[in-house]
Amino acid sequence: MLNYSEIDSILRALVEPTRRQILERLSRGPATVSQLAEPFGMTFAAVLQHLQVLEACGLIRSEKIGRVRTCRIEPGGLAPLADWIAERRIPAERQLDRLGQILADTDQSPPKVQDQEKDEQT
Amino acid sequence: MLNYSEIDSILRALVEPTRRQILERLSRGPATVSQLAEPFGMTFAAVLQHLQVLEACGLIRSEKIGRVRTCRIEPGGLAPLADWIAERRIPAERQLDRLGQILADTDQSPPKVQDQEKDEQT
DNA sequence: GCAATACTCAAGTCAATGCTTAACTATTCC
DNA sequence: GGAATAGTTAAGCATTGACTTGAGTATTGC
Repeated sequence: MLNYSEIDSILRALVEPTRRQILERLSRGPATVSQLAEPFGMTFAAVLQHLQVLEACGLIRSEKIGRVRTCRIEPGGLAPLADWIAERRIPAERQLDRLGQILADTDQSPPKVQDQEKDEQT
Repeated sequence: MLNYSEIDSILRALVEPTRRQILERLSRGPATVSQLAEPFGMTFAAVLQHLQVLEACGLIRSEKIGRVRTCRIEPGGLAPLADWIAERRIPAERQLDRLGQILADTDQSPPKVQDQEKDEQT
């Protein structure tokens, strides 16, 4: 419940395709708000709202000089999500080995699963 | 643009806190639908819908034996998202090194240096 | 066979969120 | 100074998605 909020805000930011495209665009170099708004067929205000979401969760950073706001990727921004995934992949992988014994021990739990566990990895 | 849909479905699944909790629960061992529904203060049907979302994007797997459906983690399920993050972290980190020079070159104005990274394709 | 159990499906409700429009502020150029 | 530029904010609409209710199906136990 405590550190969920950081993961939560990052996931909420990334789940929107437009925001992922903005990230891709910024990965190739910093850009102003109007430069970002142009290729996406949407208004200034909409892009601005996306940028605010991205900045609020630490995925980008922006700086206003004069009347121009320049946005760029925040390098460590994806680290919390990467960590979260890493933490959950190890137990899940370990789970695979234990599965047979867990199911063999408890008899009131899922009844007798055939352990043909053909792991198809990606 | 094409393989976005897999990432998209995984992110949409993970963005819902309840579904992340279901994943946590399943990380500690397989469970039936009713076992999953009990701790969360919600109906059977709601949990079932979450499970369908999780299964549709490959994060869990389920199997029905008799009248009982048993769910478990799909070990490689988070791999596509982990790969997606890894692909985007490397360019972002490389960005960091250039940042200083970019800002040093341009005195105050928005940088216009997006043209030296044309060959970076992910 | 019949009742209880475990799950499934189909609407329907409600809140959250993306996007628009429109008015507004701050900065630059003439 | 005044117009054009670049961005900001607020309000409102429309879609999406989570959750509920209620009815329905298949399996198990007696």
